[in-house]
Amino acid sequence: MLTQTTISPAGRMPIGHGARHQRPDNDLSEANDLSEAIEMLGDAKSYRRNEEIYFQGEPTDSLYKVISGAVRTYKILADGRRQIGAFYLPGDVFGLEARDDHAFSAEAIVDAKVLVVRRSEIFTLADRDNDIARDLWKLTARELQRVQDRLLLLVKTAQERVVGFLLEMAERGYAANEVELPMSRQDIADYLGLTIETVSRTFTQLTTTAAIELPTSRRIVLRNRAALRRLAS
Amino acid sequence: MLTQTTISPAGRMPIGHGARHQRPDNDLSEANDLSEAIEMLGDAKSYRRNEEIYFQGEPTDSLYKVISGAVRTYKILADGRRQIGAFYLPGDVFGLEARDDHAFSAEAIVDAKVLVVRRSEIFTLADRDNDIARDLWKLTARELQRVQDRLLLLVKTAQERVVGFLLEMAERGYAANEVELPMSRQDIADYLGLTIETVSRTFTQLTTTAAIELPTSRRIVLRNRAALRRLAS
DNA sequence: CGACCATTTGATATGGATCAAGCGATGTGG
DNA sequence: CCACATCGCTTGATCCATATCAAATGGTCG
Repeated sequence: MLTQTTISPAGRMPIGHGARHQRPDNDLSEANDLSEAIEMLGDAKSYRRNEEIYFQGEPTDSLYKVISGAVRTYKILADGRRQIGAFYLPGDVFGLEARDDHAFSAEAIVDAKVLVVRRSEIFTLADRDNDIARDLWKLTARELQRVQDRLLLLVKTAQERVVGFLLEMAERGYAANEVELPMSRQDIADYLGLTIETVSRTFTQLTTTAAIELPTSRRIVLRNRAALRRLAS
Repeated sequence: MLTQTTISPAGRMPIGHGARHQRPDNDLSEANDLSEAIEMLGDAKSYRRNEEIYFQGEPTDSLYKVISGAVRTYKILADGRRQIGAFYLPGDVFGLEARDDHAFSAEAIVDAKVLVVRRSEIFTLADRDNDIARDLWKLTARELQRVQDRLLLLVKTAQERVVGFLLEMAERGYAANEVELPMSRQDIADYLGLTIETVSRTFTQLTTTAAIELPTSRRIVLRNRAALRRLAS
């Protein structure tokens, strides 16, 4: 990569420091100990746009944290259609799959930098450090939460799905009312279980009703958050 | 309850026995230490058909294990529709939600017996016993897996969803080729994001093509597993 | 037997898919 | 620097799977 931000290189993580600070059981906002461990132990890798990170069926042996860019996980169904599992943005951890083999493939949506760490290393840490173990659980629980939220999206109308997606992206992004989408219309369609045409039409319609603005096809300004939340039902 | 099978009552769980036996990282088939802990610590409670176990929005402070009967979790959407989150059968653990408050409600589908244990007790155990901590993670990961599988179902056709549901129930049940459904057509419809009419019509159609047999509306015989798997795409 | 509820079956409507074409931005070769 | 190919997106016309509305059937319990 050209502009490689130096990532703190691998090194032994101080472990067994016990429960240093109080945290409520269910604070999902951060999973810092694990995240720090990945920063310490992880190897920085760069992937080019559309480059494969791992493939459906391969053994699940690493954890990943996005540093820059964006990643999608996806699955090719028997009929050839593609279903996107999730989008991961900078700061997100992915690769936490339940089975021994990846149920989904992962690839870079745009040029991306990712930290990679072996699961076995994390599991060893977790056995010694309760904070890490709890983070591991939290991260999985958070992922579960996201998938459940999406499940609710998938039974709604096309407009509700698209609006729900936009609000989700806006919440995850930095800027409050502006979203820079790294993914194509096709990606969005495969994420929401719709066709590219329906996604496009919905965007146009939202523009017509002044709920959003589309300076470019990948940049979306949320004009009327309240109206959007109403449309998300 | 009338036929109350005696459940081993609460009692202190031996802890800190460390990693007694080897298990692969990803063995999701069992989570025995945690399951046993719930057996030891849990209070047996009985719920009647349609009785509320916990309600959407209430604090998430317990874990549950189904002893007999069946449980559904569900959510009432803004437009009044009901989405079912999951069905839990004997042996299943539920209540592992990510947030402080329940995103879903839970109720008994038929008369059910359930073990209830405080999450805080489990978390305390998990802090001392790595096996419990790992089980907690595994159980959450398994739940994640199930939800992801269902996500894939929800983007398919009505027939594929219904067949997928039947195969799932058959795998989880005891008898290989026969399923006794504890839930109504409406429950199934709300689980699959379909209408009750579509579910019913699909069942009739599967009967017509001799893929299944319907001795009663709640009892389903899988006549042709291979054909069903093909229909599930 | 009669009331009630779950399920099935029938007729019609519709949201989103599919098929098809046009448009705009980006990049390439002459 | 312009002509043109390519790719991602939008727009239009039609079709179809499933929802919706409506009614009949069947099973269960007092």
